[in-house]
Amino acid sequence: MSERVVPDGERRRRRPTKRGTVLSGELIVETALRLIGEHGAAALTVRRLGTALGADPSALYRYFHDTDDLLLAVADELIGRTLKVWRPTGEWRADLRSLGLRIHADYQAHPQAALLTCTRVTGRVHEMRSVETILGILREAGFPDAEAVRIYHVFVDQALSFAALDAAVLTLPKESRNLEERAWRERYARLPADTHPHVAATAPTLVAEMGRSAYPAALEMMLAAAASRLQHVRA
Amino acid sequence: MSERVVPDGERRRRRPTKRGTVLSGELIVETALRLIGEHGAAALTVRRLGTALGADPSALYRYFHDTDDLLLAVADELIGRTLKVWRPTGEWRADLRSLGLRIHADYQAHPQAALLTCTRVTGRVHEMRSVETILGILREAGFPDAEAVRIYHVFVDQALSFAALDAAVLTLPKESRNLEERAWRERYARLPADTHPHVAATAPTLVAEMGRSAYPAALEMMLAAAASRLQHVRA
DNA sequence: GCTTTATGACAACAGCGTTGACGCACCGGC
DNA sequence: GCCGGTGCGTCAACGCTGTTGTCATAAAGC
Repeated sequence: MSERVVPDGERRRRRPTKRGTVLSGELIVETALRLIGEHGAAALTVRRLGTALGADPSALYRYFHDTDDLLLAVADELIGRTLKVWRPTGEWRADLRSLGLRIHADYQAHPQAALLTCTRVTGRVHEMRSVETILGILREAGFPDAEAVRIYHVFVDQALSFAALDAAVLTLPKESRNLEERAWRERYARLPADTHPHVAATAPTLVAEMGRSAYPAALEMMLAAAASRLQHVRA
Repeated sequence: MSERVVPDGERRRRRPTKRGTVLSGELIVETALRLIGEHGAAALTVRRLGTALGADPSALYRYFHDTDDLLLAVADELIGRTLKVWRPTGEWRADLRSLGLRIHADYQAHPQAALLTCTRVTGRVHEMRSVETILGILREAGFPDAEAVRIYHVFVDQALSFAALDAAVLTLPKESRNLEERAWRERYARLPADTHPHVAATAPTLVAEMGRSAYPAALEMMLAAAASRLQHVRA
């Protein structure tokens, strides 16, 4: 087998499927995103994607080397959409906050793709533009280069890794997610005070807190630390 | 089917396998961890685990309801091993720092397992002890309950998510890791200053920074923010 | 030593990603 | 407007996965 996948630009014949649809990389990625959004992350399998497209599953392999390749394309589409919507205000702290929250939110809407993006460093156009953007925010805010670079690194990895963590929870089947919630509610809330005094003392707060993402709080702490560093630099 | 799994304590008959091994939940978890460490996370399947144990794969279902249940047990074992080594000093900031770095390091020593398990709430003994420990550090440091709980959440999720992120890089095949890193360096180093001025201005620093984990810096910023909150509370 | 029953073994099922072979129908050239 | 080469959709199959119903057997308790 020489090479099954034909690069997107060099495609010549557009042969319609038995059920009439005309395939394309774009259409496949869109359909994949739709499938994830409608029926959950677990619904994205090659076979189901094939039938959703009205094509034989194996036809997808004319467009992507394997599932991994396909999911990377989906992830890239996600990055593009995220950056497209975001608008800077000029105030560094507000901008980083809104960008971080937007990345986190967009990725959680498509958990499966989020998991892959964090694993792979793609180095595509959108990614490089985001690096430039974030670095620009920090340097123009007055951070020295070394500091700006370090804060950029923390910001990006924090956003991505939390997105992946929270997305991973969403990719779990419903049953185990329910199990987790119940684990917190029943197990932790009922720990005896003599063996686990701190858990017992804070149980209600703890259960409520663990039910949501820690990212907003983590982002806020990180921004606060950065602001404090900036004051230090300016003084 | 009433209930296939017998709780660990109530097990009475220890019938050896056809190939002579005597099964137990403990042995299964240990073997799972060994498998993951030796052959990667993808190598952990029920069937392979069965043959590694010298037993029929279906025998595992006498000990765990399903793969998910097994994975939770593996996760808890990892937490336990980490906590076993760590020693507190009594100074909250130093303790959280050392514990965070240790979690991060331990999980990176088992990258495959970290990826599989860092997102799960196990509700098992080791995990509950770790919650108690960290909450104790914060509350005894003087954080109010609500604050302690929130900081605990940020601390734990940040340690785990960064560990997973950094572990993911380690699990990539060597070839693609090298190729991607080099391509990445060359791309960023050669970005023209007119389109990407900020990247161009910081290129060397940027490349150096991106080569290592952002977790230590992230942890330090988080601790600084927490310390600042504590001062605020005490005043 | 007999009965009970826990538990390991076996076989089967549905679903998965992936690929080699095949042939239809589209395109460029005439 | 037809013809040939081939791009690409289809089919069938492979080997893998998790899981479960059924059965047999060895260990435990008497």
